Amino acid sequence: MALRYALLGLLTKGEATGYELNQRFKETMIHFWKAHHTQIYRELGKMEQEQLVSSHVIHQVEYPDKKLYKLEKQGQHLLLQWMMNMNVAQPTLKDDLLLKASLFHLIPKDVALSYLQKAKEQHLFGVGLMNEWRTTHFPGNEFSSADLGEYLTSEFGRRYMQHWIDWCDWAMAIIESEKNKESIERKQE
Amino acid sequence: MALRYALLGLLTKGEATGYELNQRFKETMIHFWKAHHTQIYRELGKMEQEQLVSSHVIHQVEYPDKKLYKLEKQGQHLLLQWMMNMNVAQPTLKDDLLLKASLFHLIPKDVALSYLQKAKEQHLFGVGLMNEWRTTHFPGNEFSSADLGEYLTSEFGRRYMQHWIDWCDWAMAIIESEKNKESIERKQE
DNA sequence: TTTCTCATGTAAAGGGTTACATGATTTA
DNA sequence: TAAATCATGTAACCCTTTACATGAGAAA
Repeated sequence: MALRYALLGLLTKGEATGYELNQRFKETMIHFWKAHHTQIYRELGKMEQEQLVSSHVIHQVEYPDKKLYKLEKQGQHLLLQWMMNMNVAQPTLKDDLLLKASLFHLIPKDVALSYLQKAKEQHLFGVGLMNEWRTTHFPGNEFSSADLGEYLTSEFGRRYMQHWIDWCDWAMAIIESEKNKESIERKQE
Repeated sequence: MALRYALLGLLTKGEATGYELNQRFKETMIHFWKAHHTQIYRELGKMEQEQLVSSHVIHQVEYPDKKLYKLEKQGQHLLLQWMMNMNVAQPTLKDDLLLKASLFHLIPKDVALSYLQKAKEQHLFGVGLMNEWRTTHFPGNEFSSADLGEYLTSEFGRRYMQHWIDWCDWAMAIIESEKNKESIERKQE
């Protein structure tokens, strides 16, 4: 049900095609929501039937035709109602790496370490991208009032990735020290 | 597909009923995976058909009968294969509050602040519970080698909640300073 | 020559949530 | 008296993912 609020929310910033909404999703909502393009097109179709949004086709010569979606009054009303009602659904997270990490006792320590090293590198890369994105979008940490939300949640994303990096470092240190304990025990035998 | 690995993983620590697995899920995997009891029973049934696990019924007098599940060789093999193959699925996160936060420009600043205050309190409570849990399970930060994974991921959970608290504080400060700017602008008019 | 961008979608399968069902015992 | 604990599950629905389909132009 919440996918529609995400889409309505993006449409408050202006008309857009399904394609563009998919891109904006990837750019600004990646840190707390994911949606496939197939899902986006279907939800837009449903919302048009319910008259929350409307669309008109734009013919293009060199490219395929596109369908511009626009937020309608009913859609805006529904969105604001949701924003104001103070109910917050439980978050859901599914993280394969953490699931594997919870079972690290089943595999050799060096394999565990390489999982963590890889995860750390990916998040380091992510922080780099995010810092670039933020300096182009919010130079000098300045933001327009319409960008308040994006400013806040992109900082959440940046901090989340940093938290991952720090945890990976901590976890790798723990595993290294366990490795050392083992080798000392072997020597004492 | 990954739910079954989570269940197989829990079963490496000993035989358990669907009911117990649901509880262990809530206790130790809450920070990176969630599953309904209906889903757990269904998956256990499927895995029994595929001979990854086996079960036998225990009759009880005062309580309903229960079905104890046991990890079979094929299940253990499948789990280890998954642990060793180094492919990690993309994590998926759906967070209602962050979605709302990304749209904070649409609502009054005081409503936004109360969302953040509530979230902060919930995570403060969570950190408290987690600290208790860790001091009973890992007194003096000592853990047995079979608990390595749990030790690592519970620390992830603790840090994640702390990251939330810190972000809420930061975000509330930003919104407060925006409120101040507005009231100064009003005075100058 | 392969991949990427643009742009939209359908169909099928898989995974997750909600509602319902049972029923004794214990705790608030 | 209401709710929680113990214990299992089915059925229906909803949401998400994957595979497939089209087809031109541009960049690597």
